[in-house]
Amino acid sequence: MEASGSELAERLVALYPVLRCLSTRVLTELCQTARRVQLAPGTAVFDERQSCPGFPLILAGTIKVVKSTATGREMLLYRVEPGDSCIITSSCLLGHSRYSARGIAELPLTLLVLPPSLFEQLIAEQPLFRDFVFHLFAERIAELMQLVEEVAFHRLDQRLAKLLLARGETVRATHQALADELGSVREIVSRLLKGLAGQGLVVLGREQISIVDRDGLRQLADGGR
Amino acid sequence: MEASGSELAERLVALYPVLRCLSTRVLTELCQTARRVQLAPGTAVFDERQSCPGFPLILAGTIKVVKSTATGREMLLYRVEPGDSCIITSSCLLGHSRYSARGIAELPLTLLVLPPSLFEQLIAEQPLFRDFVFHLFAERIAELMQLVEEVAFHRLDQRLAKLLLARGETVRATHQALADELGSVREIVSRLLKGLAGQGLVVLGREQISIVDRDGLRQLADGGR
DNA sequence: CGGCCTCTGTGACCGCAGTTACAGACTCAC
DNA sequence: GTGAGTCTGTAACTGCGGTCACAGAGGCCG
Repeated sequence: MEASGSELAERLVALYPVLRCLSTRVLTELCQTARRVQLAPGTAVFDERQSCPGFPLILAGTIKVVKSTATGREMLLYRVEPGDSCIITSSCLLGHSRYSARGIAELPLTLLVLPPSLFEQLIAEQPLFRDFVFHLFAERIAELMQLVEEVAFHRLDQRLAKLLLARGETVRATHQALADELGSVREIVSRLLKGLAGQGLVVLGREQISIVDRDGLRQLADGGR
Repeated sequence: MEASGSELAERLVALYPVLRCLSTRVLTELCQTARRVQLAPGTAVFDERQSCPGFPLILAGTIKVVKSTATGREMLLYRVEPGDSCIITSSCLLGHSRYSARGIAELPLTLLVLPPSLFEQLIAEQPLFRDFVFHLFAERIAELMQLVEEVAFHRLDQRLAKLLLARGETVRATHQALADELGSVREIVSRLLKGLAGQGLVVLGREQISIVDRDGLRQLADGGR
């Protein structure tokens, strides 16, 4: 059930408008030389201290990039969605270094992996593509700095509140999953959620948290007691 | 006491070998169009939510890039030395976004600030310069990810040990300064240092910590109890 | 229905880090 | 030398977050 070359090109351009700057010839070539990879949820996309096989464009699914400890705790650094790209990978490619975190497929994941040579060529020849990549870098760096600040200075209930707010009206996730994003453990998340429920900010259900007082939650997230 | 153009060019190339890839014509032009800035220790080089005046090359001194809180606590994100460049700035320039942290001059600081247009031109036309900038990005991202992990998962005594190890044989700094790097407070650093001294790992003096058992300290830093 | 597995709730306990509030020690300027 | 300012030590207390050890509760499957 492989999409034809031109179908693929269309999907690609829809997700990555920047690729519109390529001539159809280059784009076709890209689609042909790039390796297509499918991964089941939960499988590792890349691992710490590994070197890097190419530049991935995400067609479907997401990658969560995490640090984890020997004791099994885990912490989300960021999430890569279709349309942006795994900047850690570009950083490895361009910096000729190794991964410094793990990437894990979250939904069924489809990638198009550009070989390094092609990636370098695009960077060199396509100003818009280059801009696109730089943009990603800039965002990630800002995000990471923000994350450092939050982990260093904010209480866990604030960070939890913020996380919930970012997830829309009702959040479908286990407490364990939330803990893994925050770098904490299940029991604490349960305890804090109970606290939030007690304040009438959320309503809890199995694998589900419904936000009922968005403003209150935001106030908490912003450091208001 | 202004250095002549060619003297400046020499200093620049000595610190930034990558600039060797420029023709002397371009290099001279660079020296002429770039703005030279001198700042006293402690003054702000840039501030959060500010936008960005250009790409700085550091001729002398260092910049510490920090996040700080309303309550006066402070945390070092990284330090910029002559030879590397303030990547947060490039990220602002290239991502057309704003600073997300503060930069503070540490020693008497001398910068050469390239106007954005010139910077973009170098990025576009000079593959080696581009590579250089990408390299910086890659390193910073890896460093920041590492920092997140440490703040999230490591105890303060471990992080303190690591910090001391990175500073050579004897560290000249106040406890407050160390606390500011770690995102902690003076009393805790004092307490922990006393602990380290008690274990025979360091010897304390006024504004000075001498490492006497490097291996022991490393063991502590690596998570060994 | 019964058994298994995952998810959640909860209480007791602990330790690290931060806060508050001092006191003493050292340095430097006058 | 005297006093101001900075740096350090330190004790008492607090609270957050983590650990341990369970007990239910809901879902899924045979």
